[in-house]
Amino acid sequence: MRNRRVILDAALNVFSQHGYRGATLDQIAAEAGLSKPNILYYFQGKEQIHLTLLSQLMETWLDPLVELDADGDPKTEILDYVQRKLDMARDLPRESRLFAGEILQGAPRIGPRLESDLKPLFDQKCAVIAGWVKAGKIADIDPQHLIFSIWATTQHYADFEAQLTVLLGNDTGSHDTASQHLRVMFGKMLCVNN
Amino acid sequence: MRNRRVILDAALNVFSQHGYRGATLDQIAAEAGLSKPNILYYFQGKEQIHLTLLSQLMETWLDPLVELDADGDPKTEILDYVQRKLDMARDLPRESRLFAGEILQGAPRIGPRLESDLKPLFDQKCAVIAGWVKAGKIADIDPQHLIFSIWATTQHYADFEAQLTVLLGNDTGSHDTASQHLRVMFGKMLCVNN
DNA sequence: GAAAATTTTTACCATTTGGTAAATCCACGA
DNA sequence: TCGTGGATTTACCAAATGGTAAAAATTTTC
Repeated sequence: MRNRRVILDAALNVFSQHGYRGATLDQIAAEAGLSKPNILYYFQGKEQIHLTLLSQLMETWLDPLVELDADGDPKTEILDYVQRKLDMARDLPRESRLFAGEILQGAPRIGPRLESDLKPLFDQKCAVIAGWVKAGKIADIDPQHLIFSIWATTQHYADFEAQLTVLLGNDTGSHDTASQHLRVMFGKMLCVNN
Repeated sequence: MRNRRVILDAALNVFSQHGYRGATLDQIAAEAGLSKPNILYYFQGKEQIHLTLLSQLMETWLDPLVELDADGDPKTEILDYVQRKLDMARDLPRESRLFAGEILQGAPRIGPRLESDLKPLFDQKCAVIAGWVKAGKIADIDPQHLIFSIWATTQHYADFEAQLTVLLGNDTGSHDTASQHLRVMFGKMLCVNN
């Protein structure tokens, strides 16, 4: 259904900007160009819209990590993962903020999905990285905290955009600078020498 | 006034957990053990409570960066700054989440303070770090993005705590592991060799 | 101990908000 | 042309929410 997509897109705008409780069905309706009851014709309620968004987001969100290949070159794999995450922060800032807001409030709605979808993948990839460390292919780094650092630094560019705008001005080349910075940072970090 | 402190503490709990619009005066009142009208006796309204919290937070928030000393040893200064920020994420997670939520929503209320308080300090400390780079005392790193990375990685431990809890379990030694990880990470990053 | 000032409570109010019922519109096949 | 099924709107509602007025309770002052 086309209207379902329109509603979800509008809801993504509103939820990501105001959070779950801050968003209203009237706002979503206005943004979607539909009436409020019409929205409730397509979705059971406010919570279902939010949950649908989070569910769809979950797949997209995990994708870059899924692609991290245990058989690839360790340093390349990790740096490419950083790049994919950074690109995602640039291309899907609304999704990033929706996710951040949900976690910030204690993951009241997406909590179960973290346990069932994110955790197994996280554990698996941590094991992959731990293997690389053990084989001496990258520096001796805690895999869990390495991944946290990657998430934190990349998502920061979407989630704290309001702050960056104040501090950098409307810098158009900011993404490339960030990309280079993270590349150097994680590159040095993984280097076995030194 | 003692009741003002009680109210602000209760409001910090509620605002940091539910965001500005998600928080209600009734919740704050219940948390503070006071009646709603009584709260409005001490504060002009919901927005003023929120603004008071953000204003007080601003000082605390900038403090660790203020302490970064241009005349100290560059690497020590930066690593100590990382440590202070990480300690703050551990000791003041509610404040961190309050701040994160405000920025996430586009800094609608704290925006002016970012411009007037944060930006000058940020620019000044970036210049300090740029000086260290130019003098060859630390590696050639973009000062702005270095600071962003420090903020992102340290605050992540407070702001994404719900996620960390799922992924790590209720790990008691997590803080020390994180501290060591960030020390290694930023230490390597600043190293002039390699 | 009475008066004055401060603090707290009771009883409201107007608006907002998530949601519903039912009427209406609209395409489309018989 | 009529009816039928999905889509949309109109008109609501009950609960929640930020906030107020004024009375009542409490503390302070003289």
